Amino acid sequence: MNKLLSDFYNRDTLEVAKDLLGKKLVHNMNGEKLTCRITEVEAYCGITDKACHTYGGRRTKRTEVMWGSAGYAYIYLIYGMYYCLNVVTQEQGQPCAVLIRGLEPLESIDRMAFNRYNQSLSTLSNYQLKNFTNGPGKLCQALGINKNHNGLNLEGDVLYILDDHITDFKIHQGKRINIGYAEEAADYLWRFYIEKK
DNA sequence: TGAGGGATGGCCT
DNA sequence: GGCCATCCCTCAC
Repeated sequence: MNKLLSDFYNRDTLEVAKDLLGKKLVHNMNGEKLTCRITEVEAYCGITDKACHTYGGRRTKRTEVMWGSAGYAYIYLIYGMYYCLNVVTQEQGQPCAVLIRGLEPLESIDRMAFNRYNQSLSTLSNYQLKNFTNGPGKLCQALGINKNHNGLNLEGDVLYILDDHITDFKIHQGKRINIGYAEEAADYLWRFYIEKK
């Protein structure tokens, strides 16, 4: 199973977004590998994309990671309470990223249950199971990802993505979520997801 | 099954 | 001071 390297991320953002579907996201927490399959992503395409944090060339302390090389984690706080995980794409100076919006848990799921609800997996309600990792804030909570992971190199051993060559799924696309402020960019079909079984 | 509202804090103007 | 790439619970239906 191959770890994705910078040449994978250093490509067109829409292509990287689509290609991330079905891959395995791993957070190595003190040797315990919390692993999920990526099921939903959104592309944010740099200074011409009104929904992107770097639209118009905005370059601040927060967005600095996006201005760097591909293959790094961009993590930010949203609504004062939740974190969102992005993967930086394209060559340095083109500040683009892919937001990870949805995951399917695979390994160390009990640890994720404690991260999310401070409960063991077997005690979770159907409601909790259904809403386990199906949102950007939820999945960061489940994986134990926070601000400290901002700027991590995805070629390292803490946070990385594996290709196990799963291809038996269909890719759907739609409008990105919750970016109504972005005017015409709100209509771009830059959200990609795997059909639910 | 879906809508509605509160929590909550960094970022940017 | 207002805006947010969100979540979760409540309350109708």
